[in-house]
Formats: sequence, structure tokens, C-alpha cells
Amino acid sequence: MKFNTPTSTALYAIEETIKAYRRLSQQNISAVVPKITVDQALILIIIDREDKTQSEIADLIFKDYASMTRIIKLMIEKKYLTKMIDEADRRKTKLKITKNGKSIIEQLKPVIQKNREIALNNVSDEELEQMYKTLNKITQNCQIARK
Amino acid sequence: MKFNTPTSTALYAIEETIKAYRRLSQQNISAVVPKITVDQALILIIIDREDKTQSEIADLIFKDYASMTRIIKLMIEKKYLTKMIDEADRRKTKLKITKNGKSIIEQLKPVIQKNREIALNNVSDEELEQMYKTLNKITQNCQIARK
DNA sequence: AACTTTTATTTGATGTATCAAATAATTGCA
DNA sequence: TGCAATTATTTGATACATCAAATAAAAGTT
Repeated sequence: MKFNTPTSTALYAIEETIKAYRRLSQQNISAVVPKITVDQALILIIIDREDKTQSEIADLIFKDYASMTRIIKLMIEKKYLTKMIDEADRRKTKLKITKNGKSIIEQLKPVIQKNREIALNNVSDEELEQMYKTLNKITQNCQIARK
Repeated sequence: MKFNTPTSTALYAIEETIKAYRRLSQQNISAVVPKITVDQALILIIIDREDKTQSEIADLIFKDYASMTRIIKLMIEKKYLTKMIDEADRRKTKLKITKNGKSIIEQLKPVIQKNREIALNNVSDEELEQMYKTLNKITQNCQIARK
């Protein structure tokens, strides 16, 4: 196993980048809304944009359903959300953002926007698109191999 | 916050890709060595290649030192490693791979190699290099902003 | 209508992530 | 030499990741 091949370094770089981005995001989010996590912030904003079930949100942000259950639980304890059974299909749950949650969302939006700008400073749309395509290829390769 | 801009989707794609790759890796590793994790496998191989302190390994694979302490602890419990104080600097620890660990490494090597090949199927060196550069730019952007 | 299968969510068990604070050993310097 | 600052690792507390198994409700089948 060589560490200095493009092969291995490129795969490591993916991990490194996502960690760096998460740290930056968490730091800037914490400065505005203490005690909320990056994941919770994102989920809050997703629910605000559109009604979705837990599983749908999980699929959207690549989370395991079990993780989602626990994240939602914490968000309810922290009073960002409330939860009710969906009477149309009693297996599902409806998530509703509290007033408190709403006001937090407004504080978060500009921070999230800024985080992205910082991360992508000096990265052209072309580069970004190219990276996106390559990442997707890799994702496809991995997913196909698992079936 | 828009989800369909190159800006946001590219950042999500990074997360998606690394998760897909980790799942593939874990699946294939488990098929050969049950009960070892992707991280543990990688750490084992790193130690085998070269003597390193915990912190050095942590830096190499972007782990928190606290995480490293716990991962090492589990690896010792599982008898992949042993640990001794470094008498030249008693703050440090020396990690040594057990016989059992050695034989596991031999089983792991081809799997790790294969995982990379699968993930990077049909991805040219050019693409890879380009992605690598872009990822590094983003990493730099995030790290600089935190200082 | 009774039974099997599928779907949405939850729980349990174990591993990793992160921050802050604590230990313990080493270095730097007055 | 004596003590403050630095370095390597650990611990505590909390959050997220993953797999397997359990619940509970809905849908499909005979």
C-alpha cells in the first residue's frame, strides 16, 4: 500500500476536506448559535424549506435512519422541533419547527452562506463542476459494487 | 439557501462520496476480517509501515488525539497491538503489532488495494489530480479561516 | 377477513468525533 | 537549580455512525 500515489492521496484528501469544512462550519455556527451542531442546523433548515419525513431527510443528507431518530430526539429536547404522528399514515411522523427554531434558522442562514463562500474562495465554477463529476463517479463506483 | 447551486451540491457530494467509499470498504474488509473497522485496519497498516507515535498517526489520518487514544485502546483489547512507554521520552508510547495483527495485515492489504481500484474505476489520473487540487484548495480555505 | 410482506421508525450495542480539562513528563529560561 | 511553558496522552461529556433486531402500522395476497 503506497501513500504517495495519486490513488491513495486523492481518497485521503476527500476525508481531509470534509473534516476541515465541518470544523470551520461548526466554529462559525457556534459563534452565532451556541450548542447547535452542524447536522442539527442543516436539518432544521431542510425541514423549514419543505415538509419531509425523517427518512426522506436522512436520504437527502446521507444519514442512517437510526442516526436520524437520535438527532431528531435531541432537537426536540432542545426545543427546536416538535413531533406528531402523521394521522394519514401512522407509521410516519410530522416534524414542526418551534418559534424558537424559526428564529434560530434566521440567525443560521447567513452563517451557512458565509461558510460556503469561505470554503469555495478562489474555486471556479469549472473546477467545482469537474470535482463534482469526479466525486459522483466515485460514489457510483462504490454503490454499484455493493449491490 | 439553495440546494441546486454548484456551490452547495459540490460540498454535499464530498460528504456523500466519502460515506459511500467507507461503506464499500467496511463491507469488503468485514468479509475477510470480521470485527475490524476501516479505521483500525488503516491504523494497523500505518504502524506496520513505520514506527510512529499516536499523535503522528492521528495527524496523518486527520483524527483527533482523543479519538486516537480510544481507537488504540480498542485495538489493544482486540489483541492487534501492544503498547509500552517510550523510555526515551516517557510521555510517548510505543506501539507494536502482535503476531495476530501481522497476519491480519496480510489479509487486509489486497482488500484495501481492491477497494481503491473499485472506487476509482474509470477515473483518469488527470481527473483525480484535478479533484485533488480542488479539494486541497478548499481544505486550505477552511483552515486559513480558522486561524 | 386472516396472513404475509413491506415500510417507517426505534432500540441496543459498539465505534468514532470533538471540545475542554486533567495528567504527566520534558524543555526553556531566569 | 527551580519553575513556567510546552508536549503527549488521557478522561469526561455529549453527539453522530452503523449494523442488527424489534415495533408497529400499512399494503398486498389468497
